[in-house]
Amino acid sequence: MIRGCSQIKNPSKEPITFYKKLINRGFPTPNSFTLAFVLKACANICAVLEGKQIHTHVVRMGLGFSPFVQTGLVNFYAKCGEIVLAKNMFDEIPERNVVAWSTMISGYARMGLVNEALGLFREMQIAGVLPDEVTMVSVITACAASGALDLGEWVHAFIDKYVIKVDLELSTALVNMYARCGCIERSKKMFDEMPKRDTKAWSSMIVGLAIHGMAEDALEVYSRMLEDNVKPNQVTFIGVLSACAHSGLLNEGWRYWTSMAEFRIEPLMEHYGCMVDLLCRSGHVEDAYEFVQTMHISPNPIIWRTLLMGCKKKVNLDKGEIAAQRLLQLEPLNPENYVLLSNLYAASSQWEKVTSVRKKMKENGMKTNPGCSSIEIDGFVHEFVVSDRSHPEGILIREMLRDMSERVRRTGHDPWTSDVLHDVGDEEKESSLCEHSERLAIAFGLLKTKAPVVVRVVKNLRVCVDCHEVTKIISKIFEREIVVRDRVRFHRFVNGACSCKDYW
DNA sequence: TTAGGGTTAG
Repeated sequence: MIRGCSQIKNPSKEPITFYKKLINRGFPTPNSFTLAFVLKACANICAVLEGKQIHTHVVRMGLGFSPFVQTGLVNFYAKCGEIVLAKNMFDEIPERNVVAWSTMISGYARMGLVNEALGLFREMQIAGVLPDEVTMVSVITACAASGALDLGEWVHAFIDKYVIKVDLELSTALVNMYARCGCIERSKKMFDEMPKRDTKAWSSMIVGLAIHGMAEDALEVYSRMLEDNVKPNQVTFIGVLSACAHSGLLNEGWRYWTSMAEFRIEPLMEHYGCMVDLLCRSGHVEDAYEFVQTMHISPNPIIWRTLLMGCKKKVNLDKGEIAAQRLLQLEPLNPENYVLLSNLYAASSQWEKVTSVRKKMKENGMKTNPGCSSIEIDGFVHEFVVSDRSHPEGILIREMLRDMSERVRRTGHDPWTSDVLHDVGDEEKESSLCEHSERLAIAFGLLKTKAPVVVRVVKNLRVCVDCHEVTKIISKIFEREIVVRDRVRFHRFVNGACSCKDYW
């Protein structure tokens, strides 16, 4: 019964209730099967307190020797985000089989703890445990999160070398990984070669094309999906709508939004987010504001932030201040929100208000998340933060930066300084732009590799307008393809143009 | 009757 009611579509507390009844009854005594099932039920609904209680039962009943219960505990803690406790449990397992290793690696991968996941994968090999296709799904997922193509390629080669079965789940993970590592061609190739594709596989391809700004392709894949009689789900529509948003396809976006009802798909916060983004970026900030008013769920901070960003871009102080107010009510402690508001004021040349927002941040001891870009060279990931001077090859990088700036300047480029927050002189603004982390990473990439090697950079924030312009110019004068993955999408710079067609 | 896996807005 406990296992049976865990397997129905919508996970509930029911299996845990059954377990409680069993305990209260006092007979029969739970065994390793019972505990493994109920732990799984706790993991499914993130029932942290119940799961911890069951952990004490495990100890009391002396069932901690069962590999099924051990893995069940690791999985329970990992799924509930208690990753340290999960690792403690994992470390206590005397004989770890492939399932135990996979559970722990998957826990790390799901939380985006890339280095931990990959480190554990290496330890697993040292321990002499052979990974299977389930292990590799998590390892590939970690590669996707890292954005490091070389790493993903290495793991893919590993899969081939050890003849690990590439099933539906693993090929979907590979489609996703190649897209997220900036190689959309390989992603498409993996997808085309799949013998069978389900909703998740199609959605993965659609989302991949969307983050590359290839809206037409994404929508074409979507119609092929329908022709194939595969039902779209909520995630599919997140892909379709974000594809429209990333390419400014306003009418199409509305059409797909309306069509969701035909598939009986209720819009989630994410779908509203895509629509707000679509409206804002296509210049309809007022409509976006009205749209938010019609939402049948209460807007979350991301919705308000998207709107605020749109207001900053289109310089709509009115609606921007309202969005900021709502945002700060919900998230008064997130420094990013104050930066956005300050940016809105800067864009409207309201320098006094900029100062007052900055002052407030300082008073509350808020620190912003610095821009950070990484680039992989010969298997090492090099990280750069804004104005970074810590790299051992810093002097060479500085020289390269100067060379880049000089050559860019000679093309007549006029630095776009309004993205620089502070009310300082133009010269200072210009020099702080030149030290944005992506420029440091690109300079390093140009130094360390030769054409036709593609310079691939991953950034934690969005690219600023000036860096975007400059990277276009660099791709032309240095005759290099440069691929930048920013916080939400890819930019592929070739011969002076970007794949996003300057719409992002 | 046991355990681990793929797609998710800014």
